[in-house]
Amino acid sequence: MSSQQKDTRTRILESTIRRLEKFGGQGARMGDIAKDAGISRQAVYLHFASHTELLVAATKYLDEKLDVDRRLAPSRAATTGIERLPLYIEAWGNYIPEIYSVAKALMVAQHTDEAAAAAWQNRMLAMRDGCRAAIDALHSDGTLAANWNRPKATDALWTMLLVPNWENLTIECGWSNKQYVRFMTDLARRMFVRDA
Amino acid sequence: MSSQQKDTRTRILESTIRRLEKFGGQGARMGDIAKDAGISRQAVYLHFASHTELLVAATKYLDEKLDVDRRLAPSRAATTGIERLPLYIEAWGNYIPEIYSVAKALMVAQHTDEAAAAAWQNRMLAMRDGCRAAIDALHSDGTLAANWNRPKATDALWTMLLVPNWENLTIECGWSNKQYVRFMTDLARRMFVRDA
DNA sequence: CTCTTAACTTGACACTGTGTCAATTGACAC
DNA sequence: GTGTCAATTGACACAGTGTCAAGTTAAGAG
Repeated sequence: MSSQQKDTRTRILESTIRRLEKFGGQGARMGDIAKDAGISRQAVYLHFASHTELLVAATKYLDEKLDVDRRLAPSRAATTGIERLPLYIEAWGNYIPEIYSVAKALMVAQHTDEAAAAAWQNRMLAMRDGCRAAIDALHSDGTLAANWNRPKATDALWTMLLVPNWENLTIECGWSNKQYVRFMTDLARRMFVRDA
Repeated sequence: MSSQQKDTRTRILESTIRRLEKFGGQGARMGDIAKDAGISRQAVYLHFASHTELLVAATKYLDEKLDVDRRLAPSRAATTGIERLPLYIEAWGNYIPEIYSVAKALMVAQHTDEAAAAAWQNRMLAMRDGCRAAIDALHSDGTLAANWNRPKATDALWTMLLVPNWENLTIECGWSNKQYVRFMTDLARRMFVRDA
């Protein structure tokens, strides 16, 4: 009932997320979403100009709802690189499963839609910034492993934290999220922290 | 001219690959491929029942043309795990760029087509076998790093060698393929080889 | 030289999903 | 009441896949 009170835009966003989580990309066509939100297909276009725009808005909505900033706070508050690195990996690693359905839809849309590609790219660059910050912290502490320079280490950390790796380890290989986080943390420490 | 002598099926396959390499997925619709091969769109359906079937056939065709088996021979011939691991990574790492365009099309098709998903999954499982063989070799030599068991190590090696990681490091970050291979080899050695 | 067959062409069409457009309804505000 | 805003209904254009039927062409067999 309370969801009936919410404004239509919000209801559309929540329907989008719900359907993506339940059925994946195939179950979240404009018509499906409209039906789920209890409005006509055209009404969706009154709020979002395109399917991609809706996906992008849904991602943003989720970010707010899940409070990314709060999740990132611990890693940002860390005083050393050695603290910061695992805290960042933990925050990101626990965030992925929460946004996965929507993120996946955006990732898939990338290949057919410029705007979706740009939006996803954007998110990934933001994630890269977090990686860079962690690597920079190690570097300025003098604890970055000797064989690395900052940009290459950032590239490497960024790459290993990409969604497809999470996808493969958890969904395909059946690892728990805890195992994933532990593995990535461990790997990063061994790779990037001087004599770890 | 000589390509005019080749049978139509082969010409279609080569057109498919050529267009995927030149324009990516967007430039390899059934009509595009037909035009490239100099035949009618319907003639393509005389040889391949669907776009996906064509992609799968193109992958197989490339595998033969590029002689996967020859490329894998050195790693298979290795007598120790410590030799085998880098040889496998090198073979795979140098293979990816050759098949990337076609592989990418198949990866993208995965999300809308069951058959494409199955075909890609199949390829990835074959790649996993290579990973397992390398890990098993280390294990039976007693040179697998202490913190791993075989299945987990296989999962981890498999995951790090997935195409999206290659994609990100080379295309996105601008690493050369040589750098990619060197990095992965190094990483694998440090992760999986006892006191490396 | 004709008959047959296979490969290919032409053109039409169904289907799915996106996005657009125009006319209409209902409610609420002033 | 009148205007306005949100939403509805129904029609439509468009792209791309895949299907179908009828017609063409060329080569080989008798």
